[in-house]
Amino acid sequence: MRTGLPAHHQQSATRSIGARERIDRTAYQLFSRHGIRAIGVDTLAARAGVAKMTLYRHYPSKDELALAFLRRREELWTRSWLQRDAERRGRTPGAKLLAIFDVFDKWFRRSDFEGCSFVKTLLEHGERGHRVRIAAVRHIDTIRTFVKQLAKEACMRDPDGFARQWQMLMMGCIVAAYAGDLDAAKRAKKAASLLLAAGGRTGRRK
Amino acid sequence: MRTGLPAHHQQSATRSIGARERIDRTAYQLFSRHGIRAIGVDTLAARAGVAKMTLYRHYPSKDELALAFLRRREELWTRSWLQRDAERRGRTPGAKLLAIFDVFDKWFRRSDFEGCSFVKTLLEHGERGHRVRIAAVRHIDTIRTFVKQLAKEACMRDPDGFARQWQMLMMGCIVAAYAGDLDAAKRAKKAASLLLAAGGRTGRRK
DNA sequence: GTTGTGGTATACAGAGCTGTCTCATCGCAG
DNA sequence: CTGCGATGAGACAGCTCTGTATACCACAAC
Repeated sequence: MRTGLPAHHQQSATRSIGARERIDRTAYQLFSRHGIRAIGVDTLAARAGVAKMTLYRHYPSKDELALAFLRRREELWTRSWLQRDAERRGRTPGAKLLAIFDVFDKWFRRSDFEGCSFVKTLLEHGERGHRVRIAAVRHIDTIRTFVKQLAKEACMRDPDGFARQWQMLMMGCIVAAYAGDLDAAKRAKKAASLLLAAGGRTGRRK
Repeated sequence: MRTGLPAHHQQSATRSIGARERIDRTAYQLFSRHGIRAIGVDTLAARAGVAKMTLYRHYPSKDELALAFLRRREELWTRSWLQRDAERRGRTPGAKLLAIFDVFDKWFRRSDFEGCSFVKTLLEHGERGHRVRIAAVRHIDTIRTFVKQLAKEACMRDPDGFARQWQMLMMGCIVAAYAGDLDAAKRAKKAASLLLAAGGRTGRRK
């Protein structure tokens, strides 16, 4: 009933990198684009060119796969992309902070703009104590830690409070872009520059 | 096999208000709390004390029910709660705008805080042309229209741009609260007051 | 009484979901 | 070559989902 290979096997290239990596890459593509809930394991295995059993041998459950996806998202999106690019674009800590929104601006204009996987996952998993939800919150915290570090370097008072405000703008503008506002990053940057100029000294503001 | 009423029929009170209203109220409760995707029609019909067929006689599909839910959410949440309370709390347009975050603050502290249904629905329905997604975006626009109106009354330049920035803070702080920051509204209010003080005159800001 | 109408109860179709099981097959090290 | 570990293919269990079909019931209008 079978002698050759399944139609969608991209033989050498994919075969050489191993099943595990193929699963991880496909999970990253599909989960980040469509969300975790929306993609079934059958779909995922098929798109990875992998048997379902192979998938379940590497990950004991879909939740475990989801957690691995979130870790990879932090690796590729948070660290290697957002953090890296922002720090490269800006010279001072303040400039690096503002550069986040320049990076976002390019992101929002990509045709495959997919929104923030951490927020998406957080809203998707409403159940309070769910491991995947908790992980999503932790990854959101990681991003804020990065912002907080820059805030410290910029000598802000109350770096934590500043970072939380900054992150609200970040998340808010991602959602706005997702809702169709292509200029969300530019607008957010203007608002953010006010925040930066105020030096986090917004305490006595009524 | 049956002579009385099903166990969970709260007889007089619910029977008198009719099946339609019972469906709508239950849909509001369950969809706003758990999201649309997470609640099946069987669950919903059972919780409403209604036969599934009755549900499908009033709404031809679950999508249609979802659209009705979003309309009700705008009625109850946007208009009768957020808009109403904010306008009551503030005397000047600027104060009304800031009061939004006071209203949020109380909301975030409720034990049944459920997040923004429009954003949740937007992220839940990734498919571009989906009617439910489009409706969610429209309801988000409605909120911004309200903000824009206050911005006009406060004589902001570029009320639209201002309203978009303001809404980013609103959505961002709701997500932050959802991720566990109970003081998100207070922080957002401080950031917002900067925006307000700048008078929307953030155009020439580098 | 007869006939609407709207609701109830229940079974069902057809699909998708997660997760398991079996067995054939392939690549490769010994 | 042989044996073994990893993988592939596919069936399957058991559940949930949306949506439909059928038959019964209560009650009101006429």
